[in-house]
Amino acid sequence: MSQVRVRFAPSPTGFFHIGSARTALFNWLYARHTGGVFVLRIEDTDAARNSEEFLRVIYASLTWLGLNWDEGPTVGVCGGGAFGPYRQSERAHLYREYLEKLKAAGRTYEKDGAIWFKLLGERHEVFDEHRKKTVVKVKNAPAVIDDRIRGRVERTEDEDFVIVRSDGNPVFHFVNVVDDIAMQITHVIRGEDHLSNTSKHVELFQAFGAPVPAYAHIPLILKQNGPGKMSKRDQGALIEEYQRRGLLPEALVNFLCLLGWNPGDDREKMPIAEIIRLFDLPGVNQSNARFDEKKLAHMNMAYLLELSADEFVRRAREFFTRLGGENATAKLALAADPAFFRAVMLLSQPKLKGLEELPAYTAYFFTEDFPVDAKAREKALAKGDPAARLRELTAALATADFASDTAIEETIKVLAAARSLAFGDYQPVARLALSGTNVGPPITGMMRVLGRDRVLARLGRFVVG
RNA sequence: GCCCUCAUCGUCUAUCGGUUAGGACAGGGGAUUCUCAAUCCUCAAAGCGGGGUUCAACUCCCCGUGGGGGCACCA
Repeated sequence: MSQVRVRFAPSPTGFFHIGSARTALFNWLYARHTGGVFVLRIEDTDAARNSEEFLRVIYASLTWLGLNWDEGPTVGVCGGGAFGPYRQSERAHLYREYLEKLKAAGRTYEKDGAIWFKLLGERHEVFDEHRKKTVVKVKNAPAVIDDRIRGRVERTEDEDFVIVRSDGNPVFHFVNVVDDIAMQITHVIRGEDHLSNTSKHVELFQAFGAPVPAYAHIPLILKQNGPGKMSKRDQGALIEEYQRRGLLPEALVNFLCLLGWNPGDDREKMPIAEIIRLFDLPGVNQSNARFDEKKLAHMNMAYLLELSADEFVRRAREFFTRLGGENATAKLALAADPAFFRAVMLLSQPKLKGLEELPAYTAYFFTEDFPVDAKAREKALAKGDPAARLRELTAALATADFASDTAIEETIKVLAAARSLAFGDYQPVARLALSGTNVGPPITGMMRVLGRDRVLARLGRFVVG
């Protein structure tokens, strides 16, 4: 069998969202699984709605997700190829050429200044309730699609449709098919919302005498609250939003793979190489899937937890850098001593659900001017004699060994034992004095990272009354 | 309204005629613990309805019902 060629063909008319990303992902997976070619084609035939900004977002999002394209617009290491240009706005000559073929074959006519594609078959008029007007339906030999995911899909009726607008610009159905022919696309993997278009496309392929590609219509992603499919305006829809929030792309990719596909067993978290090995079209589900941000968050945490120390620190720094001047903690963290920054990050890594928690979680490490949470204060000072505990702790830590968490823990335990108290009698007030909150990394690690001077200063400065 | 399509726990899903219907997320309980998480154990939770086919149907067929998509000089 000849080489698989698939394409992802977004139009830069809106922000890049999760459904598009998954379509791109499934195409990419299939190309990688089969050793085929992944083509990126920009469908920018609607001049009025296109924007360069949206185009940049497409490139940036695909790159961030790691969905490298073999052919397409050249961006970084991606792109190039022998079938270009890959933006439809630059392929007008080709569409004219193909239009002539259709005209020569007598398959077009003009109406209202636009050029229409003429279907073959028996015609009859019917009132369309949706459009509130009479339309001409064409009953022809059934267009049969042997869908790789859904099986046999048949459609017996269609309508003639516009292929070139009255302003001279060709329309989606037409350019989509022409480019698939010209770029020798073998498999069309797209959202189920295109299923009803497919008969039109099949008829165009046949009109050109071109081989019809294999189709695979993947189920849609439904919004998590309320009815309907996910759209650009829904919570959690935009890819760049995840990037901004510091979600790990590998977690998002893994999560997306599981929305409509599974390896056939219980495995969920898998390296992408393994997914590529196992992915295939017949394994894709037929039913729509509801987006679940909780599961995504869990996947993200799982990936975060297993990052190596170096990698975690690198990503944390990257995240803070992106926040830049907008965030006070980010500014201070980036300016901090790198070794200290690293220690703070590694202390926090096991406790986080996502990088976006980092600024709030680590703020007090980078400044002495941190707020004290009122509720936490009330809770921490409610029991026992916190003022006494604070004094005792300060005295004990003044001469303690700060080299390791266990050394600090030992010091506090010895102190507690001497007074028939427990570690837990010192922990709340110490945590409050050191961080201003009642949640955070282990107190001993916190002390070790802050160092004796800062710890003693904060404990000494803290006023219980 | 017409056309297409889908249907297992709240959610994502496994099962491809014979299982105590399995896993994951979320939820309840417990263990662990210096807080909060994480982790471990545990509980609760599903075959849309009705007809067939078959010795046997979650699984195959039909009809309902419900969900989703489409019905542009958008893509």
